[in-house]
Amino acid sequence: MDNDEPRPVACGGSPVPGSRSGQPIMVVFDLLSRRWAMGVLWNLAEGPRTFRDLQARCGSASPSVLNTRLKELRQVGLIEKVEGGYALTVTGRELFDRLEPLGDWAMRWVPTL
Amino acid sequence: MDNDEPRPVACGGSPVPGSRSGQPIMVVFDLLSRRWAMGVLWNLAEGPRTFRDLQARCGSASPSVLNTRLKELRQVGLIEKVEGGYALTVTGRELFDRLEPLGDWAMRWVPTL
DNA sequence: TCACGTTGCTATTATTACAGTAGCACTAAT
DNA sequence: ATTAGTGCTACTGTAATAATAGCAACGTGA
Repeated sequence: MDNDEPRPVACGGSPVPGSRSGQPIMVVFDLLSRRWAMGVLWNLAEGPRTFRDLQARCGSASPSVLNTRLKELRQVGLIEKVEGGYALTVTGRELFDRLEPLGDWAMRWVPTL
Repeated sequence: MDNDEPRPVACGGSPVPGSRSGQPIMVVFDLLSRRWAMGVLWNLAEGPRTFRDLQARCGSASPSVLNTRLKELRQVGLIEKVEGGYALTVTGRELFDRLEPLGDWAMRWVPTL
């Protein structure tokens, strides 16, 4: 089986000593570091997309993983189902806005690798 | 064994149809979505840190994973070894600067979960 | 000089996430 | 009635990570 129950986002626990106030950013990092999480947000930025469309854009991510990710992202309210597939919520777009600057930077940096 | 040879960052291949010019951001997402990659960058932002210090700040990440991540991040020139541990490179700081806005957003969003 | 702590790791096993592939139930059009 | 598209689920194998133990090198102080 392909455990597609979305596991909870890390929360609670003791504050990371030192780093700012510590916690919240780590919760976000935990969520975003799951495979294709950021890719999904990125690809939804231009508008709603169907499951299979997303799949194609995400390097042919396997449907089980993609589905798990979609469930997780819906559960935390970053994306939602709409007619015609999936779309960013208002909150999701807020997050995307903070992800977007990475795009320009990536275009300058990646070629130097 | 704990395969600690850093695997290559996804590169080359055909452009993702549609999404911007497609590729580079996905390479960055691939790199950043490895466990603790963003956490390491975040924790190095305030200055150099030792291996064990990083380990403690990254939720007690296992040394094998942390070491793998450090190798990978060094290989792509985002961090470097300095006296007293590891530190961001100039490029690494550029990336961090684009990650930082997530911190403020996280502090507002995470409590709503 | 010899314990003693600290640092940067390596090694090992067990668990979990993910990739890859096949295929099913549903809808709508032909 | 067949066909094509969609949103998935199921299954198997592989790769990544967690968890833990421990070692070699260095510095400090007694």
